[in-house]
Amino acid sequence: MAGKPQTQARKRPLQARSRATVTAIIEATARILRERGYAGTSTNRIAKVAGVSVGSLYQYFPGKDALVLAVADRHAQEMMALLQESALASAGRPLPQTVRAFVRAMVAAHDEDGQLHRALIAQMMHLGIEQFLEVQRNATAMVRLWLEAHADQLVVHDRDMAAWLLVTTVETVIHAALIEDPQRLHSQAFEDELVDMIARYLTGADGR
Amino acid sequence: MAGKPQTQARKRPLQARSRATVTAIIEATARILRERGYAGTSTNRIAKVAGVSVGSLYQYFPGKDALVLAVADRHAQEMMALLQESALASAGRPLPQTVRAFVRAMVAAHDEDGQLHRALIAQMMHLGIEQFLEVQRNATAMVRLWLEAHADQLVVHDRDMAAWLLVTTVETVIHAALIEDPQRLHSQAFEDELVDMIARYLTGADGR
DNA sequence: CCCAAACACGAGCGACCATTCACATTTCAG
DNA sequence: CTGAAATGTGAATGGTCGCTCGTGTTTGGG
Repeated sequence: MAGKPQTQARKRPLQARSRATVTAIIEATARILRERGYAGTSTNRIAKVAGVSVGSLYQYFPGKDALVLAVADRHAQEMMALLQESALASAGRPLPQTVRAFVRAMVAAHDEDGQLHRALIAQMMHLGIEQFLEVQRNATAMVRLWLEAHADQLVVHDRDMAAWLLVTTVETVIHAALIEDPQRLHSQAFEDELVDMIARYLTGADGR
Repeated sequence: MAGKPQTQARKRPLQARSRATVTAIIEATARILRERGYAGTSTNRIAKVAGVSVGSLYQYFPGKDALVLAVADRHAQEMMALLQESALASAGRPLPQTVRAFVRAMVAAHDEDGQLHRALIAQMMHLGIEQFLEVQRNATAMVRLWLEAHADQLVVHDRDMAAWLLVTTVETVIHAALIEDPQRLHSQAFEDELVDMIARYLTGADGR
């Protein structure tokens, strides 16, 4: 009987001092997650790296998982901001350019803090890191709307499935590249072939 | 300084009795991996489930990671067998049918023991489960050859990248579906859209 | 039948981990 | 200035884990 992990916040930092403590703890967690992965992350180590006592940690977080969640939350928000910014920038542009911009934005969003992202997605399978699924759901909804708006230029049959497939494909292919060989992310061939695949899927024509 | 985990075999089972012990241990490991994931898998628990003492376990395996590797090995071989069988079956068939057969074979290979596969891919990020990368490399090589052979019907620019992209896309999209909602794997729309995406990417034309 | 090798056993050791709690220090409203 | 609330401390507790080793049991060739 595995008890569900505690992930709800415990006490809120009120004074400036404690707010600094909390951010130090979250930053230390992110750093250890990057460097050692989830398994190598322990509350004692977090406290030590943050320059804080374990007791202080437990004042504000009910456990290890809550910390990972907090880090995931921050990271997910940063990613969403990047993606939305890019979406606005390419609004109204011709279709092939939009596809390319989308691919680039996704790559950039993952490249920003690839090490951390890698540690978090590995954990997403165990804890259900809801934040990431939400980023994905938001992205899918945006793509879904965009597909609707450009329906006249498109040849897809099932737009709901297509939106999910597009977002999932780009996301997971980037993950795979990140794990296998991060170098590949910045290869021109990688971007070109991915853009081609999506553009031809959507319109039947090249994306170049 | 994280010491590399021991993964090399320790002693070989010579008599029938010990061979039975070893398979019992591997099967117990697979079962616990399915039911509790990597984190919930401990050598003590494996021994208990296998109906064997911890000592016996350590006679044949140098540690937990070696066991996971052994399970991954068996699983990877089963997957490769399924994929190769399907590749032979669809040799010489027209292109759209081959694409569909490929997608179906990948889905089937992952559906065979989805729970176990899920636990293993989650771990692939921490240990570098070489077996899985090898399955993927083999599949990529096969696809690469196939692309070469059908180059006259295809419009891809970079065949190396295309082969990697195809295998990675199908593999990781299936993983995503497996995690988010296993039901989706058997949806007709899922298969159709995935086949369309690949077929149009390769030829510029529908896969139906 | 005999006995050395193969095999199996499981209590126990040391390491680490999450978490608590009794106590010390700092902050700030009144 | 004062004291109650907020914050910080870290030794200590109880648990789990990986793994070893002294010991007992089974096997099979001679």
